[in-house]
Amino acid sequence: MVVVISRLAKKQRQEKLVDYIENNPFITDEDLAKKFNVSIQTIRLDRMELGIPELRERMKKMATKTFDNVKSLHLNEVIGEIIDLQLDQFGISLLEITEDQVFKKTGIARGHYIFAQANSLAVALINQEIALTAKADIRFIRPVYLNERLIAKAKVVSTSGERSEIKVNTYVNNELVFKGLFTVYRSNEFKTE
Amino acid sequence: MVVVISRLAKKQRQEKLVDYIENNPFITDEDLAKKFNVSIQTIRLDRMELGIPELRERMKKMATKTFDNVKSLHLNEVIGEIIDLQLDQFGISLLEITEDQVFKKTGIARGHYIFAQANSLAVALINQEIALTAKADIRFIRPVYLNERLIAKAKVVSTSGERSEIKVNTYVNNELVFKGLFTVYRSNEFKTE
DNA sequence: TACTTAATTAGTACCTGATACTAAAAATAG
DNA sequence: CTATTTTTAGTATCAGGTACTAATTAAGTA
Repeated sequence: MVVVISRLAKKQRQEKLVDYIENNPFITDEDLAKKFNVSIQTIRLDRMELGIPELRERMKKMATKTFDNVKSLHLNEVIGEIIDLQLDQFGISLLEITEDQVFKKTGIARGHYIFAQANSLAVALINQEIALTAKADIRFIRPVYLNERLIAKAKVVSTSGERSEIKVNTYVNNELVFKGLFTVYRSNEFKTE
Repeated sequence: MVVVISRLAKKQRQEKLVDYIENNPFITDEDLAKKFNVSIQTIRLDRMELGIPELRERMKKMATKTFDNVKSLHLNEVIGEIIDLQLDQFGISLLEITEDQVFKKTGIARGHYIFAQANSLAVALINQEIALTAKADIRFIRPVYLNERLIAKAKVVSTSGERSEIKVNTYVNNELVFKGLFTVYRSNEFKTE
């Protein structure tokens, strides 16, 4: 079988097609046909063989991603979902670790997401116009993995003047994975710099 | 002119339409017509009046966003842009505070973004398979505002066994706004739980 | 009440970017 | 020179629209 030149032409075209579409996902079959100097039917056969969906499907997939990301970006304002809260007293927040939040190599969550959950919660607890983290003393007890659900529990332990101390413990299945002591500055007036 | 009831009905529908589409951008005119119990033409007139593009245009816009954002999502893995790095020695990272990262009321950056930049940098410094934050002692010196550019400077101050201590100072225009002492656990082997 | 204006519905022609299918033509292999 | 691949052509059909015309149904006012 010296089935080379013509088949190579086809294979080459298909290889190029794959990464051309990858880099130009908004191209129509018609334009691809021009690009590769073949008929539109050939392009469609190629897409079939390669399992590449049509333009509109490709766009839909990508659009779905942004849509989901917008949601998580909104959540991003407060990281984690606050499921219980008594202002100036305590609060509970839940966060499920997603792929975006872990090291690819190990599947272990990046520390700042765990911190962010705790910090968001601590700040949310404070019943004032302005609440800013001033200080934090934190400890990561054990790694947290992809898909684990973090339950952060925060308690205001003291308040004096413009500062509150808040203790946050974070658990996965009742196992302590993180703890932190936050000092939060609180104020009613908003003074610009 | 007591042009109320009918017009209100229309206005109300249009208001609802706007935020319904916002929350369900993948809906067709046909389904919208069913949802609102009007004809498909009414929906189309409404969209025209409200300047809402057709489904396919909506999807295309969103898809374009993901396409552009793929890059910034990659950046997201490490928060901030690392502009200088000597493994196991020091590193510098830059982060410009965007709208997503501030409290709407005050325009002050949420602490966990500042922490995330410092933490990312500290972890990136460690020249090992695995590097995990174990502990951190941090202080927010002054609020950071929208559009300010944070320069985080990290230095490894000591290493013993599996732990390194890293000092991170973050500046805006040479003014110290944050400092932290991180203890990072480092290891070559990856032991699953 | 009758008239007028606004709002809604109906219907047609056409567009894009496809799928699905049939069939012919061209290229290549053996 | 024939069998098989590969490519091209062409038709019917679909979804989800635009653009336009015209009729119908409220609703508001003189």
